[in-house]
Amino acid sequence: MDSSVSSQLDSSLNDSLTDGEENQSETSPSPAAAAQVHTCAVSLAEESSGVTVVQLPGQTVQIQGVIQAPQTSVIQSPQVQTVQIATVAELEDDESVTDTQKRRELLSRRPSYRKILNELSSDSPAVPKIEEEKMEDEVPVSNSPTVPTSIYQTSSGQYIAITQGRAIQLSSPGVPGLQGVQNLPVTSSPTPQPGAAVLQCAAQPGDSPQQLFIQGGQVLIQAATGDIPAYQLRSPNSGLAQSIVMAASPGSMQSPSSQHAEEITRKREVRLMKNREAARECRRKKKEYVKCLENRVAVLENQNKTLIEELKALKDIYCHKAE
DNA sequence: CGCGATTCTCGTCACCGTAT
DNA sequence: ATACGGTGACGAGAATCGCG
Repeated sequence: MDSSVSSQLDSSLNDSLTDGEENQSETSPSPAAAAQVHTCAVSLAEESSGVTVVQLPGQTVQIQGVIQAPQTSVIQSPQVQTVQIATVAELEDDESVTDTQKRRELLSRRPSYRKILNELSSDSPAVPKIEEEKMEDEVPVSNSPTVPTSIYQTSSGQYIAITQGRAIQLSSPGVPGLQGVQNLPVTSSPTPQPGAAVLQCAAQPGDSPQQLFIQGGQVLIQAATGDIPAYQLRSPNSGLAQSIVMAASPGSMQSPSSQHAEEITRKREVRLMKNREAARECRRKKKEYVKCLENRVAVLENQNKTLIEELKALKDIYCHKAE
């Protein structure tokens, strides 16, 4: 299914619904689509952005054009009129899109999950908003922004980024729980906390090593003397120092060309690291979004059921009166 | 238990929209 | 114009499932 099909369904839907008194619209539902009997006052309008506004009694539902597979639900009042409503549903496994290019074009036009969800939530307070960059599991760092200024790599593949705010970011690609970068708070405590690691560094040769304590961290980075700042990683438990790999270091004494190459490499590493994080975050939001959609489906199905029952009761009353 | 199929997860790339 | 973030697509590897 692609957008053309779904928009076609949408427009036929609009026709059938805005015509109001008209009888059945003949949009043929896909065989797989489950027909749902549904009777209620519904009005639909498709906005230019692909947002379909569904007016339910006492509720307005905005359905954004996500990956849409037209799942027709038939509003059907036996003997009176048959109206078909195409509702949207997430396109799942049965998607038969072979033209990836088309799909890509379609998908790339979608706004972000956060946007979609927030739009939804503005309509119905039941839908939780995706919070703006507020990671509850993230340890608060200092007030200053955490723009990485130096990135170092350990022999085990772990990345350490020391940011301008003197926060330390640990990126451990293989750790599932921490999922990559950890932001470690840097305290000014003169004594290390039990289990805390110590970061020592000498920004300039000859400087006395700076000690930074990392709460809950597992590393000790210690500056060495000499022109090139050297760092050691130590686990507080084992006390074993990992070998040192300097992916890039401030003030290294290399030729300009190799410096440039290193700069490029460093930039690439930073970009990849950020992108990795972004992908992680994106997936998290996507999951949240899908969960919300599923909740909405449940709610709407419930509503549907209630309305059907209500209609049935009203019909009964009407029939009795007519007799 | 072994093996193939399916699903899940993650990293990377490419692209787009937005901010500066 | 450029940098940057968000996100879909894609591929690889891990995990899980189902079957003989």
